[in-house]
Amino acid sequence: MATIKDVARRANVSVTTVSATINGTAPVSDALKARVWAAIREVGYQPDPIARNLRKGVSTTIGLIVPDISIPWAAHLAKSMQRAFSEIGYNMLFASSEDDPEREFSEIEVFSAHRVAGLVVVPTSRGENYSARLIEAIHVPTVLVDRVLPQSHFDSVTDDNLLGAQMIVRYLHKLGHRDIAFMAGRAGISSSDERLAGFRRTMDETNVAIRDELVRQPVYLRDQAYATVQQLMTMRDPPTAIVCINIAQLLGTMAGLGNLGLSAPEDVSVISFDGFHPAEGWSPAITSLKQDIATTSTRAAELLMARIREENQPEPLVIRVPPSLQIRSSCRAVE
Amino acid sequence: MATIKDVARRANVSVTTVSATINGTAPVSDALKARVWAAIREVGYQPDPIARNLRKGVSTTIGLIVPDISIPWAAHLAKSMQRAFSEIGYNMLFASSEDDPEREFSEIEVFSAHRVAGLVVVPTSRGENYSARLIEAIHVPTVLVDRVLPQSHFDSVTDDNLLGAQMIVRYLHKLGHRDIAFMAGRAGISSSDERLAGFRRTMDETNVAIRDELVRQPVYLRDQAYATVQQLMTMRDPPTAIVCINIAQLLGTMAGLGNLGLSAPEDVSVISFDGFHPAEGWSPAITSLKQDIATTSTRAAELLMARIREENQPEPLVIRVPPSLQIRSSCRAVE
DNA sequence: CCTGTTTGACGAAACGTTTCGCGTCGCTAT
DNA sequence: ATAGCGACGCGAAACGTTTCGTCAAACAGG
Repeated sequence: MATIKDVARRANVSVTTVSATINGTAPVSDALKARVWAAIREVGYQPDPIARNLRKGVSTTIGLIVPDISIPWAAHLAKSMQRAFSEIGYNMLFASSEDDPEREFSEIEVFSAHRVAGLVVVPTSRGENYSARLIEAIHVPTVLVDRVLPQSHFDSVTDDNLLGAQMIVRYLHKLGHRDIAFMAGRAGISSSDERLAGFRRTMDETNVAIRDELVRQPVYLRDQAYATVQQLMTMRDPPTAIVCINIAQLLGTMAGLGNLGLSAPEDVSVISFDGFHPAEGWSPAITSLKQDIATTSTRAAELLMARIREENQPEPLVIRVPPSLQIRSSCRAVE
Repeated sequence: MATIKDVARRANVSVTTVSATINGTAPVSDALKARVWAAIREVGYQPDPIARNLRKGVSTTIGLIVPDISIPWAAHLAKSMQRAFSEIGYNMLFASSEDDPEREFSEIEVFSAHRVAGLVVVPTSRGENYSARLIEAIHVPTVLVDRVLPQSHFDSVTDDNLLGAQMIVRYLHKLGHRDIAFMAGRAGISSSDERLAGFRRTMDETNVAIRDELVRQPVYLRDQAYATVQQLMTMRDPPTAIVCINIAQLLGTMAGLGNLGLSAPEDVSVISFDGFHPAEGWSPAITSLKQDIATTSTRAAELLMARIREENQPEPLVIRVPPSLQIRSSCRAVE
């Protein structure tokens, strides 16, 4: 590999001058600039990111930490993120926390040691003093995605869950549903909390009393949803509609219904917050909110880059990206 | 951050000795070793991976390049890979080639500049002289996944596609199917070529003549499959079974059938090589091969680490991981 | 004409490691 | 005894950059 020294020798200048022309950090006469650029091209010089990294104390790499990349939502996020950053010359270190805060903090530490320029984190939001631990662990520009923290210390981008819940409840209400079951996630995870809060609020607004026994929490993994839906549907007075919060729940719900010999929308309407599931060609096609991942990624990248570049740090921002309701065939009207 | 110098000062030894105790690269007396380790703990020293990287010329990072992380198969691969490598202290740079060889080569270059210890690549396998270009571009231990190259210069891990095709054809044959449609991918992509070859071979073995008009190639994207399946099913003498090679095809096929008002398995049996799709709870539940991604990742990681560590480089190995047939309800017996 | 400022270029230090080569010590074999 | 050798430990160079401080020349204002 050609080094900066080779360029200097070739252009008959000092390495300082070469560095200055490349980075524009110091004035260089046009004549020399031309010679240097020519020399760079001739020897095929590419700056060594590692050496630069060591000297400057910061790299041109972004760290991405998600709970589980095999969740379609996260995979799409990773794809959009990687594209957004690679366009501006950054590359991406990647890790899964597997929803384990210890792993998460350990990955944060590793990434920090590698001097990432910034971090994109879908926080696990678990464990004691999580927020404080996170603040203490992170000393890099960071943007949180999907799950936000109370009185966040970090920039965040997340779905507009209150709006989403409103769309879902109003839609079901319009179809005549009153006995609506809601599968919430773990309490303390903002996306779940917000969706549940939005559900409650909109139910209130539409003057429908919530039947507490239909609100199940926490239902996080597929198997829990599988069990829960069967409990729900074997009640004396089962719900006419079920709201799922994410794809794991949706998969479990559908399997559970199948196991009872029930199907949607004939026996019960099913609707989901998570739009990443089979649509056309399978039945039922699930009516669901579609997250706007492209926008989420773009906003997150923008926020992060602003943090990385800015000297004067503004207050942490929380951006909420509105979802859209995709009406398909898993919900039917009831009398 | 504590540096190695701080440790040296604290333990009252030279930095050389500290380095030697940490890396075991030179003999150090037990007394000193103890002092050094104590000092390390006391000052909370963590070696700087960047500096080490610069000096040694190689990092402890693996680069992963896949065509599209949002494909469930790739997402699961990324997850398994990341886990496998993080367990042995490696971390992972990640990029999508978006099935564009130029992007792919550019990412290879970037990763090389970052001095990755090794590369895991799902090659795009496109473009002129692809194989030669790849060999020229890569100067790092590398393992190819899913798609292998003719007379490979690299270690490779891939599904046992011949076996998979055999399982599929025999299963369909047992159900009485003779008019079997096959959607192949782009020619030149080993996974597609092998699956098609296996299909032909097993059809031969079972003494069924292949109807050429039922073998469609290339059908790569979802929309192509959507169109193709409709052509197939509106033929005078339509197939009784359709074999899909990947999930994009399967999604297109299902949507196309839906558009014709047809469904599986009533109107036609559908079977797929790609096991990452909805199963329970939706209908139809697709009978398909399940790829063994965990094994694939493990083997790939093993091969790569062997390359990274070994001085004496053995011949490139091609490992084929057998899939398993998951029989569900998308195929039915015919007369 | 002198002083002060700006422009352009450079040598050398610094970033935090690993590694090369050398020196010292104590031991063994002549 | 002494040469030779292995085990230990150390100083300094090296990895490829960026940046600090210095300096010469050119140019401005009085």
